Amino acid sequence: MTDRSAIVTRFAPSPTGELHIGGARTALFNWALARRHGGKFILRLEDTDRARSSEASTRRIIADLKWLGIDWDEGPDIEGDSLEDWLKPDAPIVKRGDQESYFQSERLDIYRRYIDQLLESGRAYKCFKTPEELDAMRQAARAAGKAIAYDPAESRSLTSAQIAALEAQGRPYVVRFAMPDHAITVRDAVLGDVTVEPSQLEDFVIVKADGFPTFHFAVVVDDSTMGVTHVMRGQEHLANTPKHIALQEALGFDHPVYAHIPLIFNPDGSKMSKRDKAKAARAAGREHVRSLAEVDGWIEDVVRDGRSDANYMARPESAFSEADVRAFLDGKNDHTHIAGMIAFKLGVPLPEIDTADFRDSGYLPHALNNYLALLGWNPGGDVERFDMEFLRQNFSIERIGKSNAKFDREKLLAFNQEAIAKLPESEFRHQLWNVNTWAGRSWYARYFDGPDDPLFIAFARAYQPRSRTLRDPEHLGAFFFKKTEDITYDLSDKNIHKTLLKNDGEGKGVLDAIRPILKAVDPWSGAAAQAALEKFAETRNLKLGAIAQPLRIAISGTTVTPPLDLTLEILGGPAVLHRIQWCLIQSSPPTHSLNP
RNA sequence: GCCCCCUUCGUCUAGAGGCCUAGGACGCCAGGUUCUCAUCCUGGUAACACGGGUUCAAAUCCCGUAGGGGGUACCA
Repeated sequence: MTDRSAIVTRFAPSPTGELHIGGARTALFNWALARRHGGKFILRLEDTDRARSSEASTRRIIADLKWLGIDWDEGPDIEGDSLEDWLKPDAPIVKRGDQESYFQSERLDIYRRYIDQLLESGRAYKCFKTPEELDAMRQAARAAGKAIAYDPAESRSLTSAQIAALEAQGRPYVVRFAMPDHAITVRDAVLGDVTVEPSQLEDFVIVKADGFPTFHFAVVVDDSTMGVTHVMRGQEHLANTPKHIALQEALGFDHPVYAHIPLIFNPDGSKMSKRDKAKAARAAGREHVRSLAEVDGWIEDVVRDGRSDANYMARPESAFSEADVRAFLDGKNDHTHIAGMIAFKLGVPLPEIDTADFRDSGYLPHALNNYLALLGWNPGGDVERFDMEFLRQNFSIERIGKSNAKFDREKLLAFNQEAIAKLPESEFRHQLWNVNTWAGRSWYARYFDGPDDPLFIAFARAYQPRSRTLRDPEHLGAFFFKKTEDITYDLSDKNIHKTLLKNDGEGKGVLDAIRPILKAVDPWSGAAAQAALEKFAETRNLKLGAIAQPLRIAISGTTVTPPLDLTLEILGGPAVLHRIQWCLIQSSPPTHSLNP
């Protein structure tokens, strides 16, 4: 026996793609509400669109939710402890809960029963209109300034004999629900009462010609049969809610509490959509292709890499052809995986839109959840930084806002940086290693023996306080991974020029002077090297900065590195000495002075 | 077109008639600490969309205008 007072919420995505970041927030809110009240949270897959739904998408949605730290009491699930487990293509999808299924495509017999009930009571009827006829009706209605395009009179006046005859002919039909002729009020827990007049209410399709229920019908039946008490969803569903309420009345169902939450947009006000990713990848792709003599070869590469098992983007259902890539570059399709592959090959960042994008970009689930929760909800007071446990204890519908929000990556980045800084050292190290691998950039493995290699420990320690994402160290520390001969010294850079060549090459003089000092450090360690340098500075009556900055430039080619001791530690004595020598050669001043 | 929703610093927001000379966070600017960067600390910048009401008193209530968003599918 279920407790009738307990709150039951659900998250019901369509497995037609990735888990959109907005969907993640909806899931988070529903999860938090259920947890806050000791209720139940259900995951249900709305896969009534047979053409666009896929199992692979289901798997990724499940994995993404689990990665975020969201758990559910009923619905499909994948067992395991890590993202790798959840993303294994052959990991079994298990079912939790008493329902026959939590996939709408497997609940057809349930819908059938209620459809029959509606058909028998006359609250629904078969409609044999062709899509063309309906289009004409819509145009006519618009021309006449009427809100309702569909005139049910003709369909409803069909006799059962006529219907039987049409069915015998094999004429396709849909089932429409007969909307009541009274106004319907949505009692929204966030927006308040919203009343829609009957003149705006149109008979709508509940069974498609392919025999599948529409979203509107399935959602109402499922929410009722699953005992859902609170429906929290995006505001784009508000206008559809009267349909659902009417259906509930006709079926004798209770009405759940509705709470429509504000939408999330890009900073420029546009929708956050996968097209943003396609646009960015296309721009980069076109730019690159322009510089290529042999375009075919490059496209072949993209396709081959896209299929390579070694690549994280490779997914069976995402295989694409060379023609697809060409079409993509021409703007004829927006395939996410082609965008991903192009970006990967070119090393360009794509805007994060889906949950997995944020993961691949090095965001921590904790920071993401925290930021997401603040988009449309806040705990009041000046509290802004909190964890899942806090949400579990404090989330409430009352504090959900009404207005749409713009997604501010700067603020997310700030949250992420704080979260990274607070991570225990070893946790950060392992996450850093993992993300690098997930993102298909396993090149840490080329320089370090593993996440527990002492040099990688030093590397992680160097970058933990200065990483906004787990991907930052790859870029900030790129100089570590270069061959000495690939390091360049840009003397047109004011700082570099000044540090090395000012006062008749003072910086270079320092570099030359510290070579024997560093050479003598044995055994090599960052701390020992720095101590030697400090001692040297003292004898020369110099500040450490006067030595550190030329050295920093010599060993990195840049003016920014982690603290000297860590940098020297990671690089190692031989590389340091080699780079100093290289710098002295490469930074020879021009024959005539730059400063007249 | 029609219907519905929304409107406080650049952004996310606090604010439920006097506590508001409007608070916090991110960003930005300035200063301090520091071997660079980042961190950290200090200070600063910046908003009640507009116009009418109601009231002793309005960011808070009402009406209108403008702007933004959503819906109007055999997609969810």
